[in-house]
Amino acid sequence: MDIRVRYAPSPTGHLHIGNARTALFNYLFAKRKDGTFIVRIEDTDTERNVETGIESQLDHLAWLGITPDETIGQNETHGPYRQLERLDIYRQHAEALMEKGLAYKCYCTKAELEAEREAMREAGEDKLHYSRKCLGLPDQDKPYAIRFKVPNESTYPFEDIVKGDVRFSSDDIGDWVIVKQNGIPTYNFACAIDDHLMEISHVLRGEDHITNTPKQLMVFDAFGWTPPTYGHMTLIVNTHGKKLSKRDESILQFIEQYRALGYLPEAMFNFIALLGFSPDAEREIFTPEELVERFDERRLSTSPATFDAGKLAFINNRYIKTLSLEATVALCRPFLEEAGIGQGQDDDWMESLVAVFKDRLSYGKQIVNLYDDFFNRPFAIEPDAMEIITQTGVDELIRAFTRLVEQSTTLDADTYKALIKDAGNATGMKGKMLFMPIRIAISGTMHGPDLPKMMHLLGRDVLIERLEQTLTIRETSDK
RNA sequence: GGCCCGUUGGAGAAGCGGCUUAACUCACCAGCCUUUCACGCUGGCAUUCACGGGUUCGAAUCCCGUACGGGUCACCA
Repeated sequence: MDIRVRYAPSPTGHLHIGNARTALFNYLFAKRKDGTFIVRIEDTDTERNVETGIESQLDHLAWLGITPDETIGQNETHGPYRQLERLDIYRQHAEALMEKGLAYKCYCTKAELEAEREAMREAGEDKLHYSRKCLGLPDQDKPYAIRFKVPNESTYPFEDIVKGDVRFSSDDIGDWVIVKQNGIPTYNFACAIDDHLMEISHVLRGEDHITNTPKQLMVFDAFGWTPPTYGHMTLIVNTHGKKLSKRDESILQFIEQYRALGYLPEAMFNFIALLGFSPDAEREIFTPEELVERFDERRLSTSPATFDAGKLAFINNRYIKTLSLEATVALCRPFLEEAGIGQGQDDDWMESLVAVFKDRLSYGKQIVNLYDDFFNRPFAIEPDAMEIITQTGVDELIRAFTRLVEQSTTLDADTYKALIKDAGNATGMKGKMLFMPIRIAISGTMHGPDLPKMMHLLGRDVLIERLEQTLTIRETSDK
């Protein structure tokens, strides 16, 4: 059997991390099995559609490296791929069901249904199912929706790729609407019809869809079709265990946001692939090719996948480290320019800046924070570092080094390195007691980037200023 | 409330009946390397898998119950 899978977003906005995960896993599944990856647009909620929604979805998918084999304007063997262009198809199928007595027209208004549900709620009913009061009514000249007549006492079992045996009882499902009053089908109806007509073999989707599965199975049953194999992937939750909510602004959830911050697409691909899937390996960094190779639907996790921003930062940092200096400069430059950093400086300076921070960079825009923290922070020495600064001989060392800097005419990283050495020779300081006081004197901290490079970047004036400040701080505190 | 699902260290996450005195990654700590830092390397970091019972020669792994967390019950997708 041909493997055909689909990613079926509604064009309601930007690409969400959860949808990206669904798209990615379907893509991996298809590529792994030499199948076809289809993108279908589910735009049946006309009120929520966004004009540029389709374009935006495809664009961000492409950025991630996820490209459809079949979609709008591309290998249209099973089109159209936009549900609003398939209205006739759904209409015909709904008619067919009504003829068979498996569906019926419902003339209830929204208000009536609301009242009906409210009454049931007050009566303490668990199941707020539609009363079926329109079932068997003669045709009327009023607007109507079409409902599926859910069979009694049927069970809908299926073997879920992720969850194993799952079954639902039809008694828990009320007669649901398959075609809305506006003539547009509902999600579950359109989805089932399309999955059949597009010959979808496997449906990998989020677990929030699992209760939709029996409804879709009913449609397959009603037409005598064979349903696809379903797999429901775990939800992506935040660190508090809650499903990622698009309204939660404490977590960046749209691919576009990461793209704008200078995250790398391969790193995002890597990170997202680990959301509910774990390759059989003792590492976490994988190229897209490796992920395709290693993807195994049997290794999809059953417990919720936690969105761990720290891990994303780690993965992206690992990818940035493998970049060439030129590529990293290219990544950072727009953010630096936007922040007005490096104006009047030459390309060498910008390259030095990036070189100094490259290894600690988690995303492109972070260069701005690192820069600010390094240059614009009021100079202070952290408590741990004071212990070293106050040791005897340190003042002499700093004075000696300051003098050398003042006297030197050429000041590049290599010169600074030599000057440190000279200061050591002049004062008898060496090893940690040579480098550490100087490091602290110019950065205020014991940890940081390469010392000579850092000095070069800081520039002679700031350097001398900080060295002098350090002496002052030392004198006023060492008692 | 009904129906589904989940619960492993500071964090992520493997393991799905004996090979586990619970992998790996991140974070943290220590040592080595480097005249500093970072990188890299080595070692440390859960006697224990939400809790209670059961099945078994043997359970993190199977069963039942409890607690907690989550999903879903629309003319949204």
